[in-house]
Amino acid sequence: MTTSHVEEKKSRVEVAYLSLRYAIIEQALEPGTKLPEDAIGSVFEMSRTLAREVLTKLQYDGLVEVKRKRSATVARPSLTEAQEVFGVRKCLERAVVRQICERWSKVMEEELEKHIRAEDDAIKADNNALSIRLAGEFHIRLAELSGNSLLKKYVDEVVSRCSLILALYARPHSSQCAVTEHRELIKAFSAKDVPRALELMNEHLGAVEQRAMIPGTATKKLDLCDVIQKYAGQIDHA
Amino acid sequence: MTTSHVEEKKSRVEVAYLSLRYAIIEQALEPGTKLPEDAIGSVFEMSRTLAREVLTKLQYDGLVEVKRKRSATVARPSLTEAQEVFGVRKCLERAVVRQICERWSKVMEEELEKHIRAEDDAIKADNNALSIRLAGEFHIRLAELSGNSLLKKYVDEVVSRCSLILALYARPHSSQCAVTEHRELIKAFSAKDVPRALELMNEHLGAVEQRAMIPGTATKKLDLCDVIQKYAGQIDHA
DNA sequence: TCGATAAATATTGTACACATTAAAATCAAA
DNA sequence: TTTGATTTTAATGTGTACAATATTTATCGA
Repeated sequence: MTTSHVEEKKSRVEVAYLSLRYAIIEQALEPGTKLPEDAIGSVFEMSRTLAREVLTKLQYDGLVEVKRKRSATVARPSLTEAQEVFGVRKCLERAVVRQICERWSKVMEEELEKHIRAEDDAIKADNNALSIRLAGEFHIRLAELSGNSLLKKYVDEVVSRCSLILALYARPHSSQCAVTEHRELIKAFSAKDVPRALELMNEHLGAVEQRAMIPGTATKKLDLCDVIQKYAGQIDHA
Repeated sequence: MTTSHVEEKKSRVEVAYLSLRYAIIEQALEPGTKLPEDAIGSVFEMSRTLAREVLTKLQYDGLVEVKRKRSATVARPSLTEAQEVFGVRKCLERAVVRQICERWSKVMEEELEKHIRAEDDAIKADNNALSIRLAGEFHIRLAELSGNSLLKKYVDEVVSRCSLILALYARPHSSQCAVTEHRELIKAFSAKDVPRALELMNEHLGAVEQRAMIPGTATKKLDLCDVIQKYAGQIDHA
């Protein structure tokens, strides 16, 4: 979920929020990792007050879990929760598809094409983390183009959650198929073929969901501060 | 959005949150009303730290608007936003209907019947504020019974928003029709008639939406503290 | 009297302190 | 060595302080 739209300089909380978000989604931070307020605060040079704010935002995105009097932890969604997320996601994205078919325009097509090219590049550069993120962001773009800002907000949230779920449960996969499917979708939009677009989206999300249902491999253990700082660096330049 | 489920004594923030939520939804607090952290804090006897927390929660529900360096205010959703909310709501509730038809059981039927009786009672007692709230809560119950907790969370949010929208834009209406429609829905569930249930839900939400599109009447001006304290009293006993 | 400017006040942003509680470490006894 | 109790440490819950910024009020000139 984004904080505010027009803002010359990203606020510290936003930098921290995005850094952690990326770190979690790309699974640089293993689920279950503790995120003490002090630690967050010192990494991003802010007080606990602000660190809490960041953690709260991540909690709303379903990326961290907060229990009373315990450190926040990187969320570890259960398989049941995963299924729930996919259920909601399908229903939201169907609505997105319908909206987009109604308002489809050349400008939208160009924008999405551009995004897909970026996805392609990431794959060719063998940048797996990036290509996973871009695949998710394609759907967020779609939601944006639906013109319904609440819908966009919700899609944003479920996509975050899905990213984490995929990171957790997915078997290694080729992002290439996602790109192909994305292109097919655009074709259907161009043809204003709603049933076809809905069908494609269903299949596409189904494929994503299928990938998610096999336990993933073990994860590496890294130093919290190092990991976070790496991502903070990326945000600064953005 | 609820804070936590098992909790003997409601925390202060929860009391404050619910109080304000009700006060806003029942339009005891006019949209645009400023909600300074100090004021919230002194009414509920908490520090600004906690008052902020409460306001943040309300913000996520779309019930208050927060702008940097300005007091939070009771939200005043535009007509466009209202339409967006209804759009998302329809799509979410359709998903709820499908889920419920799949898992329908006698227990669920009884629970919903009980709720509808409460709606009826409120209408007969001419308690308009209560009957409006219960009409909304019927949908939250449905979402709960869908068994998908994320879906429930989102329905919860859109119903809050809708309540505020109705309070803002709705012409006076008979809640009775809502009750009738609710009963019809239950019949369709019992028959496991998905298309019929979907149709009913569509019509029902369409009716609600229609009611919303006419500017409401002027609202009274009351003292912030008095209003809030009245609602705080209600929560305490709950 | 009206409008503009300046002083005063109200309110938020953020850090920090202190009490409380959970987690970890230490130690004692079986 | 293992287990359970106890101390120590780490982390959160919440109030408060002080600076920065809006908003309101007061003041002054035309």
